[in-house]
Amino acid sequence: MKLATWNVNSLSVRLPQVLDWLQAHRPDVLVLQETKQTDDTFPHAELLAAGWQAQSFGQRTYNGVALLSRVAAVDVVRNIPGLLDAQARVIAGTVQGVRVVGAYVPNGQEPGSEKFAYKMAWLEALEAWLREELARHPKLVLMGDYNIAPEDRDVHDPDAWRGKIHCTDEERGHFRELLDLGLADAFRLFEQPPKSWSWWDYRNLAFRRNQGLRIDHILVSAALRSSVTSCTIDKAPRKNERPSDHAPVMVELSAPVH
DNA sequence: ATGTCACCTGGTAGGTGA
Repeated sequence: MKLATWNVNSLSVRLPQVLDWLQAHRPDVLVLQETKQTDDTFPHAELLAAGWQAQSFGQRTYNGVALLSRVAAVDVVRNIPGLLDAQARVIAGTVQGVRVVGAYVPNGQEPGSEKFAYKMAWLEALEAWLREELARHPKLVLMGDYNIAPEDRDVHDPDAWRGKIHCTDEERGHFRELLDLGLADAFRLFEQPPKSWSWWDYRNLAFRRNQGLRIDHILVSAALRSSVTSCTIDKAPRKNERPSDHAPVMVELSAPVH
C-alpha cells in the first residue's frame, strides 16, 4: 500500500501535475494541502476519470485539504473534532483498514505572533484528538505539511534558522509530543541522503541551490511501523515548470497484518 | 537581497500569506 502527501499550493494551478504524478506512482492514498479552492469547484470528475475518489475540505483563497484514494474512504472527518476552527486544515478517513489523517499545520508566521499562538493551540488540539483516534484506530498514518523541521539535520542552514519559524524549540517540542503518542517518523526509519528537504522557498534560487527544509512528514503508528518498507521524497515535481514549493513524500507499507 | 508565487481587490498596481 502506497500513501503520499503533497502540499500543492493551489490545486487549480497544479491539477495537471497531480494527475501526472498519480499516473506515474499510482498511490493508494494521496492527501493534499493548500488546495485553495472551495468544494463546489473541486475536480472530482478529472480525478475519478484517472481512478481516484476524493474527499475534499476546501475554502476560498487559503488552506484547504483533500484525501484522494483508489478505494473510497469511509468514516470521513473534517477538521479536529471539538476545535472551533474557521480554517480547513484536516481531513481524515479510513482506507483499506488504515486510518489516514491528512493535516495542514498552521504556518505560524513568526514566534511570538498571534499566528504562532494559534499554531501552538492547534497542535495541542491535534495531539489530544490523535490520542483518542489512535485508541480507536491502532493502524494510523498522520501525514501532511507540519510546518516544522524536527531536527537540525532537516534544515539546510541550522545556524541561520535557529529560533526562526519552523525551527523553534516549541514547535519541535510539539513534533516530539506526536512521536510520544507512539508515532514514528517514517522517513527516519531508513537511511536517507543527507540534505533531504521537502520544501524550498520560491525565492533566492533555493531549489537550484538545494536550500530547503524537511517540513512535510509521514508519521506511522506502532501497529504499522514494522510494515513500512520505504519512505521517500520525490523531488521530480519540484523541477516542473510552475512547480509547487513543496515536494511529495511517499511511504510504502507491506500488506497490513489483520 | 524585501530576490517568488498565488490569490484577492479593484483595476492595469498593491496587499496578504506562505
